[in-house]
Amino acid sequence: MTNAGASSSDNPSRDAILDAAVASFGRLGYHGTSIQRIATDVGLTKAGVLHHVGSKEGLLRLVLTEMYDSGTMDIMAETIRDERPSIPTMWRRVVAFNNRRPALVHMFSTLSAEAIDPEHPAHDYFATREHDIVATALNINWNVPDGVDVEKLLRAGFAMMDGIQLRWLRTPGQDLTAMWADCENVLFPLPQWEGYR
Amino acid sequence: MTNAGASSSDNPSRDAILDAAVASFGRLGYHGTSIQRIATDVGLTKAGVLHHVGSKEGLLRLVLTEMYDSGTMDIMAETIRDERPSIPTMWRRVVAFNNRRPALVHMFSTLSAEAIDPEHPAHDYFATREHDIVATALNINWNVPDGVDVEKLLRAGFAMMDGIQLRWLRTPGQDLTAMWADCENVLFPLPQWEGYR
DNA sequence: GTCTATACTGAGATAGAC
DNA sequence: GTCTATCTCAGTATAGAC
Repeated sequence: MTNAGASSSDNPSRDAILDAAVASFGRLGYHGTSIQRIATDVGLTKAGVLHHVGSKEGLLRLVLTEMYDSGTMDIMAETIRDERPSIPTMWRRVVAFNNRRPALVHMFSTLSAEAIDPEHPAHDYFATREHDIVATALNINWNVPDGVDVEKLLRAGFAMMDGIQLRWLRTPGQDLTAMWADCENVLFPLPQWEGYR
Repeated sequence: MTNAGASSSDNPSRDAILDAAVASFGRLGYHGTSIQRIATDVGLTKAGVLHHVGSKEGLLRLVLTEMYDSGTMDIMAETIRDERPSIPTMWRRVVAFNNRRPALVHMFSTLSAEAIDPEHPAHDYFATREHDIVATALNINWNVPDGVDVEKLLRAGFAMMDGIQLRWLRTPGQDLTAMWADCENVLFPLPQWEGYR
């Protein structure tokens, strides 16, 4: 992958619309985004954009399922296939992946806060996603030190990652993987995790 | 305080406007909030609302400084006065406080994601706040076990709290203090933190 | 596949009456 | 302190020509 997180199909206008939508949903949220803005960004009129995506909600759905979802679940699947599945390794993979697609992480962060509102068109998407990720992870036979509560660790760690990504995006020029490395010392303290990282 | 986080002065209309603004900024973000919406909520016209707050940006400033800031800094000040300042205790206080003002936490979560955008009217507020909180906390002589990196722990813990609050708000009926208690087992693992919690 | 034109609704802000 | 009225601009969406 050369253009981290960017869309690519045989429809250039559609691809440009989705990329512009990721940027606008991230900066301005769903409510702050207008079809006119997307249209101007890609050099079309409003009607031209709506021909491709149907409606503003249709655009949101497209962007979440076609852009953000691709990749994340692959990491979980890859981890399941490991001989000794490691939580630190899984999160390192997620962080390395997200480090290369800041625009999509930005969109995810903005929308996931906006979608706390039960009326938000992406509310169900985020509620379901959160549940599914933890449920999937809990079915893995993790290689962890004795006495570790896997469910609590998973919930705490995913929460921490959300907060770290927010801080990463707020201050430009930082490296997400370096910030996460500092978190690892808190989440997986030595000597308890010696040999498990 | 009986009405957790609600405003109170000698100006009922102004108070109602600020309370309605907290709710709307939380649900819809700054961009999604309209003066008309606030006006309808409090039984005024747009012109009536603007008489009190000047402009939409003025309303945002008022709500951040008069509503959200009050209280949070008091907890830090209280902690400084403790004989043996404890990070777990400070965070327990913050969580107990926030547990009683969900509307303000909702506003904070939504705006802090929206304000990643450098052009957002609250961008500087959040960037400065984040820096100041860590800087203030680093000046406290914390009572922690040997070998703990205080700065990394503070950054990691505040990030985790943001993520936990997001999850708390997303699924109604949960208790924030209980969710945080689970996090404590991850942030302050026993036996290392025995006697330091 | 993209356009123009149009319908309808709502935004933020100001002036000035009461 | 609150109103009505008005200005200017932008929003989503549809119909229909090309």
